[in-house]
Amino acid sequence: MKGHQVTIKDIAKILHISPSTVSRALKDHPDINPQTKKNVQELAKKLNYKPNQVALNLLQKESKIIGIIIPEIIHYFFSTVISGIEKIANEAGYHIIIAQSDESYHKEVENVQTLLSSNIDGFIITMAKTTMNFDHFKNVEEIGVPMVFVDRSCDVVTADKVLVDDFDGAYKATTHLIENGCINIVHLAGPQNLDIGVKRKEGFLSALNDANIETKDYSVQICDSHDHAIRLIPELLSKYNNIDGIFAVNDLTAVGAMKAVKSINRRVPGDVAISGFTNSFISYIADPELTTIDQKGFEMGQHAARMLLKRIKSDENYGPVTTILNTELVVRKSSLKNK
Amino acid sequence: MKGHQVTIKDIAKILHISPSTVSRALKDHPDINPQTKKNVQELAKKLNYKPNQVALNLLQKESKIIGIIIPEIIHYFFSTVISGIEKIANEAGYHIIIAQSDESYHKEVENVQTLLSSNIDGFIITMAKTTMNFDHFKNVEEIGVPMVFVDRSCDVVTADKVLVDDFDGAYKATTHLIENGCINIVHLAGPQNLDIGVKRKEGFLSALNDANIETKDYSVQICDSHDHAIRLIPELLSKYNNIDGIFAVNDLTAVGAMKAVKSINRRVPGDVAISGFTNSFISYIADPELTTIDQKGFEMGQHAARMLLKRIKSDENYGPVTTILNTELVVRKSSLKNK
DNA sequence: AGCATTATTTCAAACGTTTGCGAAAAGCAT
DNA sequence: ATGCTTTTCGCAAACGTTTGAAATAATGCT
Repeated sequence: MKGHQVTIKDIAKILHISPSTVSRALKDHPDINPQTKKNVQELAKKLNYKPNQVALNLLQKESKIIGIIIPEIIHYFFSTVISGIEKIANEAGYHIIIAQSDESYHKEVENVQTLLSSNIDGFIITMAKTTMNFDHFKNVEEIGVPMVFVDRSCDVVTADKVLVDDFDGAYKATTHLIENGCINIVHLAGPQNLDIGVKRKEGFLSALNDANIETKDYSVQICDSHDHAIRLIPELLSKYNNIDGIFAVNDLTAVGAMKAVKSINRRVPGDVAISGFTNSFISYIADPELTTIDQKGFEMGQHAARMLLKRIKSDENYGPVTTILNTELVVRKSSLKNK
Repeated sequence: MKGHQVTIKDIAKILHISPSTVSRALKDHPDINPQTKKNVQELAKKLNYKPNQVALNLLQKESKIIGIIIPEIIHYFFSTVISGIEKIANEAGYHIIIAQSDESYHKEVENVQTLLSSNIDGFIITMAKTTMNFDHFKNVEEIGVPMVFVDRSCDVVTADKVLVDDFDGAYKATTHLIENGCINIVHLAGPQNLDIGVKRKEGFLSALNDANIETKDYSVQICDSHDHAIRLIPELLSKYNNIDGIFAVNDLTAVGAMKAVKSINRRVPGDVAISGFTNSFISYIADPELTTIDQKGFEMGQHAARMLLKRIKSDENYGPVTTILNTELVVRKSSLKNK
C-alpha cells in the first residue's frame, strides 16, 4: 500500500527541471533563481516532501544514530542511563537505537556486528557481565567507530569511559552507618571478579579502618541478590547477633536483607541499619525507605553522550578520556537508628 | 578517524573481478565459478566483510528500523513492552529506535516527525496521557507508514492495537479479594478520562455486583499514585474502619496503600488485603509481596511487533486489527487473609 | 555587435548493493 | 573449422541525494 514518499526526482519531473536544481533550491543555494526556488519550495511543502535519510546516510556516511548496547533495559539504573543519553543525543539531532545483550557475551558480539552494519555513528556500551573476550570491541576500534563505555570498564580497549567512584560511594555509605551508631557492620559484596565488587568492598573496608573498627571474619559476605540475602541474613544474624548494620552492594540485595531482618522480628533501622547502593526505584518503595548511594545514571548517560558526540565530531585523534563521577549519599529511614 | 568498513568493491578490486561477481559469489549464485566463489568467500571472511545495511535499505526502500514512542522507559511495564518488541524485531532482522514522550503531547508530536524523516518502516506507540489531539497520527496514517498502538488506544485513528483486558483483570483481582474474605473493598481508581481508569473501575464494580456486595459511596476513590495513597488511606481507614480490602489501579498505588495501612498499625493482609495491577517489579519487592494482575508487557510487545511486521510486509490493505490480551492473576501474600 | 561577466541550470560521479541482460570464453558436436 | 550451447563474468541502471565542474542563458559594457 505504501503510497511512496515524495522524492526530489518527483519534484524535478513535475517542474521540468533537474534533481540537482531541486536539491539546491530546497537548501536555499544562492545559485538558484528566486522564482524557481519559490516553485520548488512550495511544491515540496504541498507534496509534504521529506528528504530520504537513508540516501543521505549512504552518501554522507553518517546516520545520526547512536547505538546503545546495554545488558537489560528493565533495570532502573540502565534505563536512567538511556534517558540521559537520549536527552543529549536528541538535542544534537541524533537518535538512539537500543540493543540488549541480556548479559550474554554472544548477544553482545552479535549486537555490535549488526549495529556496525547499520552505519551507527558511535557506540555507548555497558558490557555484559560475562564478557571476557574483547575482540569485538577491538574490531570497532580498528574500523574507527567511536565508543564510550559506561559503568563497566575494560582496560584492553582504548576508548572513552564514564565510571562512578565506587570506592568513595561505599566509603560514604559505610561511614554514614558508623556515624549512626553501627559498630558491627556486614557488607554483602558482589562477585570479586567484577570491578564494582572489588571497589565497593574496598571502600567499605577502608571506612571501617578509618573509624578504627576492626573487621571480623564474617564482615564481608559474597551475596548480591535479593533471594540470596533472604536466605543468608537470618542465619548470619542468629550466629552473630550483635550485627547492627548492613551495607549491600546494591539496592535489591539491601531490600532482601531488609525483609529478612524483619522476618526474624528485628527492626530496621532500630536493630539493624541498612544501606544499599544505586538509588534505584525500589529504594523508595522499600519499607522503611532505603538509604543508598545515588549512582547518577542519568548524569552518566548525559556525560557518555557528550563524550561520544565530541569524539564523533572531532577529526583529531585525542587520547581516551575517563570521567569518574561522584556518587551521592541519599539518606532515608533505613539507616537512621537514633531517631 | 574512520578507517572504512570493507565493501564489495574492495574485494572486487583485490581479486580483479567486478563487484557484481563478488555480490553473486557471496550469495552462492549458480552462475559463478566454484573457484571464484571460494576465493571471494574466503577473502570476505578474512576481511570481515559485512554488507552495508544502509545501501541495502536504499535499494529496497526500507530501513529495517521500527520506531517506538513510549512515555517513559523507566517504568517497568514499558521496558518489558520494549523487550518484547525488540525480540521479535531482531528475529526478523529489524532494529528498534526508541523515543520517549515523557507523557508530553508536544514531545510526542516532535518524536513522530523526526522518526518519520528517518524513514522508519513502522511505528509502535503508547500515547502520552496528555494527548488529546491526534493529527500527528492522522498524518502518519496518510503517509502510509504502518502503526500499532499499545496499551492505550484512541478511536480516531485507524490502526492496529494491542490492548489488555482491563475490565477482566480488575474483575479477577476483585473477585480474588472477595474469595479471600474481603467484604468492604475500596478501589483506588485512575483518572476517569483514561480508558484504563474507566475499565478497571467497571471491572471492580461488576465483580462486587456479581458477588452481591453493594457498593458504598466511598468504594471508589480517585487515587493513582504512591504518595496520594499514603495520604489518603489513613484518613479513609479511620473514617470507615471496616474496610478490609484494597484494589488499586496500579502497583505503585497499591504499595503506597500498603505502607499507609502498616503505618497505622493495621496488618496486611490480616486486617486489609491488597491487590495491585500490572505486576511490575515492585510487586515482588513489596513487603508483604503484592498480589497483582499481570499485564503481560512482554507479550504485548511481541504481539505489537508481529502485527507491525505483518503490516509492513503485506501489500494489501486489510482493515485495522485489535488484539486484546488476557491478564493473569498473580497471587502473593498481600491478599491471603486466611493464611 | 562583440566580448566578458554573471546568473542559472544541468551533468556526472559518488555512496554500496543488487540484478537483468548482454558479452566473452569455453566446451561440444558436427 | 563452423556453429551451437553452456558456463562464467561484466556492464549499466537503479535506489535518493549531494556537489564540483561544465554548460547554457542572460546581462552588462564598450
